Amino acid sequence: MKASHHFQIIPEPTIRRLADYLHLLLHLQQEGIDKVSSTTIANDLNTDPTQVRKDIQYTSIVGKPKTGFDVPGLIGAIEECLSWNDTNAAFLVGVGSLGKAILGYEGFQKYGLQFIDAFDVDPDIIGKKMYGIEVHHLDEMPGLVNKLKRKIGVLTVPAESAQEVTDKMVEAGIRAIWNFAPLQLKTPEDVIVENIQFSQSLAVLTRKLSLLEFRTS
Amino acid sequence: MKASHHFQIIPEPTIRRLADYLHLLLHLQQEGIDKVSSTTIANDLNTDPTQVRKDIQYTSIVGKPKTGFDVPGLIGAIEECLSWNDTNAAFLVGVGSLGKAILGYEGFQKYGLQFIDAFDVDPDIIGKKMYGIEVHHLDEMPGLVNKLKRKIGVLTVPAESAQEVTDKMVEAGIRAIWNFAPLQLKTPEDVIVENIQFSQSLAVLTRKLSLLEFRTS
DNA sequence: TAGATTGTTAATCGATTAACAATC
DNA sequence: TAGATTGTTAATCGATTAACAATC
Repeated sequence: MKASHHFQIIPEPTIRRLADYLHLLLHLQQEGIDKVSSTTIANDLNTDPTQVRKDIQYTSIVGKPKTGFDVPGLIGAIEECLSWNDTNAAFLVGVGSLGKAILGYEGFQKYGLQFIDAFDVDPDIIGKKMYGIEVHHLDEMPGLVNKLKRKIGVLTVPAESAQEVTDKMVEAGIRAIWNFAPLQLKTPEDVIVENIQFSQSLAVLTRKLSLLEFRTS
Repeated sequence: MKASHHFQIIPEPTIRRLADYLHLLLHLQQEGIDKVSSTTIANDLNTDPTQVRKDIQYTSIVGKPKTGFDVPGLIGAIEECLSWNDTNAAFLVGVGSLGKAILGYEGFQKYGLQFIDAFDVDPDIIGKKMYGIEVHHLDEMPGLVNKLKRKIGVLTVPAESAQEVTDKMVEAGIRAIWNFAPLQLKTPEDVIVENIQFSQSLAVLTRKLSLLEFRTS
């Protein structure tokens, strides 16, 4: 298997930072810069050059002393690590305000994510198009999921119906769920779930703010 | 200082999990359950009982062998840890589709977050109300920020203007920024920034999916 | 009492950081 | 060449997990 080195284990913190590096690198590329040092990346992202180099090691890209790393090369390598080089077709379930915001966010195309279909149960929006994506009834999901090569579903339904909808997604053959509902989904082991928990992030913010206010009071 | 024990350092992973525990506990409370064991919590959240107990230690709540922990007591203690017991008044900058989704999400009230004002530069929406919150011109921000006791700003503007708007927020006296724009903001050290990076989360998802597909192919 | 569950210490694990030789 | 930057090993740090006595 030729490409097997792409499938070594990369620590999750590294994966997250690689996504950040990619943002910066795309920005540098736009400005016509094609060499970058670990120090430059570290300064911009408020981290450490050693960590940047360690992270980059996982991409198999090597730099040149005194020169740094090749920007286009690094972009390509990171995109490959994250599987963003190929388009990730996806569908979205739950066309509420958050669902609409996600469908309409052009930024996801940079991450190789492309929405094919959307699903809901509200008769008022079924059959309409949101940002060019047609909204189908949830019941049509099983038939339409098979169109997708890589079966990614984005879940933006209210917490109350999240588990029920998840079960339907799993049954329809979905392999990965990007979950925006504020609860832990129950799924078979071979289905990947990645949560966006706004509350976790807000908790960190408010806790830090209290500590800051305490220290400066 | 009586309350100083509330300001011990709590590891960030613990803070994030406490937010998850709180979700579950509120759910249990709704169902009239008022005692819970670390095992029950761990099972529901797919984690380890020992870790749950360790996390709970930071809240100063003690349990009873054979019985577990008192649900209302634990809820109160976690809310205090996260500073969610008091209302966190906040304002939002950037009333695009994501901004609207956040303003309209009732769930944030459970986290003590309440939006007071919103800001934008689009004349079409300035003066209008979104979910009961009035949208002002960005220039009015400095005067209105002073109304807030704890100065939290939620940033949902496009990446291109994010740094510029951040500078204005800092100048207006904001102490904490919840950043939804996909870049690292530059701020003074005493301003807290917490990022929601959708791309980081998606990176983890697509990477895991590739590994799974590789293993099962 | 017996058994389940807590609280806490010690061991393990993994990620970050420091140090420094190799390289351009 | 001198100096900056990479690549990599070793040390440190902190979080998770295991073990088990104390308690109800």
